Amino acid sequence: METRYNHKEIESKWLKNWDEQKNFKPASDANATAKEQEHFSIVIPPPNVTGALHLGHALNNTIQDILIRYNRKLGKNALWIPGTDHAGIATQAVVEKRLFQDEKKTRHDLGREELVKRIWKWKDEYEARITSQLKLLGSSCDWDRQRFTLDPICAKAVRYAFFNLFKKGFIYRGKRLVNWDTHLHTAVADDEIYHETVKGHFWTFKYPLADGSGYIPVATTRPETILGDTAVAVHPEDERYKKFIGKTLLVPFVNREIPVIADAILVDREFGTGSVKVTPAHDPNDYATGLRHNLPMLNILNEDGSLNENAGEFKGLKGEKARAAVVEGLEKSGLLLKVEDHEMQVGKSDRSKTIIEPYLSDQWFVKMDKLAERAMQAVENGEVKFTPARYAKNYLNWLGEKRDWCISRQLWWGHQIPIWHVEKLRVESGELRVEEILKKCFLNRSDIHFYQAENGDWLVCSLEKDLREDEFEGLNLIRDPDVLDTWFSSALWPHSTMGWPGETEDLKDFYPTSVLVTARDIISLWVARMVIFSQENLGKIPFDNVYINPTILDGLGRRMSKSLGNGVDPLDIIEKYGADALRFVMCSMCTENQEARLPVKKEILEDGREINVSEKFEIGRNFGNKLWNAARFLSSYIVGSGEWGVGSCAKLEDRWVLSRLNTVVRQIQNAFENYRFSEYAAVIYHFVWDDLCSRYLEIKKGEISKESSALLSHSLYTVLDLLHPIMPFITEELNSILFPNSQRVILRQWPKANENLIDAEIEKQFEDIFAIVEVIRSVRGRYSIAPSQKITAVASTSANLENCKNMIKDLSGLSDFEFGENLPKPAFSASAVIAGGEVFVPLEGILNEETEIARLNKEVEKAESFIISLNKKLSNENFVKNAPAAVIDGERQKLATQQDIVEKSKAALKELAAFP
RNA sequence: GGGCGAUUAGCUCAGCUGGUUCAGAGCGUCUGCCUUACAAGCAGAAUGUCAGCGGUUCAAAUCCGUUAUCGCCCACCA
Repeated sequence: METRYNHKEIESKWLKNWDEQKNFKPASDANATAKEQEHFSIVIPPPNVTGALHLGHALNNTIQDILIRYNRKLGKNALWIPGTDHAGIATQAVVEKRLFQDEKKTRHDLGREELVKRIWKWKDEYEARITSQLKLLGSSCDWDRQRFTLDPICAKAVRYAFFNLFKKGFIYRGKRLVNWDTHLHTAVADDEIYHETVKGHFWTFKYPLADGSGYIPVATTRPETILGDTAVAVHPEDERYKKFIGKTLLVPFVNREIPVIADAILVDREFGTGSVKVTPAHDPNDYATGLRHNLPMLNILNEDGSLNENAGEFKGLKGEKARAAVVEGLEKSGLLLKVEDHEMQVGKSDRSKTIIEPYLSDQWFVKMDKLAERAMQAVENGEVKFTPARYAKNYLNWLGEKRDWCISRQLWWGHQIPIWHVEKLRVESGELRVEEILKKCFLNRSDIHFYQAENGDWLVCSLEKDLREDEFEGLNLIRDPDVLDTWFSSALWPHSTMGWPGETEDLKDFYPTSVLVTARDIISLWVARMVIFSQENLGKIPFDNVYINPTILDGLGRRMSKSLGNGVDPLDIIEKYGADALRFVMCSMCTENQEARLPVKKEILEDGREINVSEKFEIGRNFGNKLWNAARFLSSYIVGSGEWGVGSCAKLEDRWVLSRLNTVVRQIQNAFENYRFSEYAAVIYHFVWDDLCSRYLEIKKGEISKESSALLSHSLYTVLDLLHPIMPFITEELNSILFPNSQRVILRQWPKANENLIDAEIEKQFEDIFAIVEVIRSVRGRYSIAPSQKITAVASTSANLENCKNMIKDLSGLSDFEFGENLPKPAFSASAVIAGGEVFVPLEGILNEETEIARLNKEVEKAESFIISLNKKLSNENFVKNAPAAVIDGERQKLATQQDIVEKSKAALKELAAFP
């Protein structure tokens, strides 16, 4: 074995080996009886094929793999399904951007078919990359079950889900105000918008009365929308404007007549002029007002955001130009009253970074009220549990709004909506006739459903078959060109991946899944919708638990992003520190906190490439190396299989290490049960490093007896099991070296805590004795005595240390160690108080009185101030009366200990003073 | 505006049911060591108004209120 752990070869070796041995597959695939086992299943939050994985993915997938490996070792039938998401708008946007950069072409130059072909190519490339990254991380997914949200299996689920919702009336089509991306020409969701504060203006202008008798002053930040105004609203109680209510105004430039209306909801009397222009087709509040007052909704924009024919002379102008032209026009016609600077929020599209326009268009929606209600219940009644629990609120708040979900996107990349519009052109005699024809065609077909939309259009939904334009005589069927919001297929993910709507073995064996591991920013977008669709499609919840992993930020508390250049590439970290190191640090970062900071620094590689790294990963690498070297040392002493029977051990340290080991097993189990991953990492880290290496191994290494070998072997063997979920590669490798005849770690049984071996008394006793070692070491440190230089020590204590004498000698570098009750202090000794006694280290010729006096004084000072507070507490009648007896006893004991320290230290001080 | 969270050592963070883990870990710093598993290491050391204020309690880093600062989510800003 090399003196340093070299992760590279070992990682690729085990990746190959596990894969060849099919170790990532659930037990039930090979063995029918395994179906009876308790299942444990996870479906991966599918990474978007927009790009490579980042550190957030590394964290998310590390946690999933830890859970899968742990439960697999618990003997459960464990399945982790991997896959990727087509990510609709996001992927189309990156490919379109690339297309423009490389070829100066737009999607319209290519056409739908060719563009989609290009996106598939992109998808293939990135899916392969993501898969390879997941593998390098050590993710033990069943790769044979890998899915893609746009693959035929998922597509079938989408068709069935859509058809079902359509048939039940949960899906409707209507003209609604949506967020319109004028660059990508599609509706986008509220959450695909970010807001930017920009410096704009607040223009106040005259809205002239139609009868020429005056005007109402109105202020706006978006003067170009004047052209789409269909009313001006004032507050019904506003004395200034009351008289105008019901009168008619003329829209400047286009001279349309519009009413003055009274609306207490829209109008804030105190704000601006106290009068509001109403543009129902281009503002959400105005839209609502329009509905309240039954106002016309006048669309003044084209799909690309330019003004349309309704804008009259301004037709064709877009954005700032349109605004400037309108302002100029107002000024020229003497209508402009005032211009003020005004800061405002502008919504921009996540994908195109261009301004979002509220835009009235025909879209598809899912009616949310009933569906949301049921999904809320699943969390309220504890069927679905969130960890940390507070995130349930997030979920409930969002669902509580029950806003209908706009599921249509005017894109080319995605699941095309399985709806065919009935073109009326070939129909001879009106609406009734269409309905009759439809009924005639589809009467006995359970796979077709149709209805008439709000606008009178007939819509036909087909479950499986794509309908031809001339499929039925007398009908002309045109497929709806829209695709579904990417979250529609994501919402089906837990069951679509398992083959729903088929009644598959996987659904029987593994559904509902055990836990969903995800980030908090998609609780509403994704988690809630999965619950809804699962309940609707299967009548079951999709997962029992939701674990929300923290968000990784850089050292300054910022999100990692390409534009900031602060992102850490997991592959760089795997390359430099190893996957195990990366995983260990990811696991350590999973505390209850919602954020985890990772200080990032630049590093230039030998090949000149600059990468971002973080010192934090050294912890993981160093830990692996520590374990590696402990194993290397023990490799020649390993005896037996690593199992521990009921060996009798007389020695304190042996009983201690067994107790510690079993305590650790228990602690880790507890950590898993509560999703406390950082605690898991910390517990195993300190057991290996401090208990096993710094203490037990150091005690034993001088002379390793057969019995010790067996116990050391057992400890290490168990550590390999306990650490495997976090650091699978090194543990599997060490196991193959040290215990070549044992079953591989990935598969073998997780250790059980033997409660009989846990002995708090022994652990305490050991700590007391180890304190002697620490006291002597501290003296050595104080006088810079080289480890090679032997010294002697005396312990005045009633404890019988015969059993531990050699251990104390070895660990403290003593040539001689004497102990006994009331032993006198040797001359020129440094002294220190321990539990139930005192330790003396004779240092003739080395001892410095001043150093000792200073140290002892400090001890006394500390103890005395502690005594004051203890006395205060103990003399408090209420404390003695109310506190539990054990606590009072504890305080009394503390007091005695502190008094002992003071007494002994003072005696030592006195003596030092006597020997100048 | 509504909701959630954070503030503990120079840095990154633990600290769960209030008291026997109660002020901790890792990194960094300082001192001494290449002691035959490990210098990616060993031994020792220094460092804190637990954000401020108030309250509850016999007892508060921990519970409550409040202020400040920072962050996130949701809604909205003619």
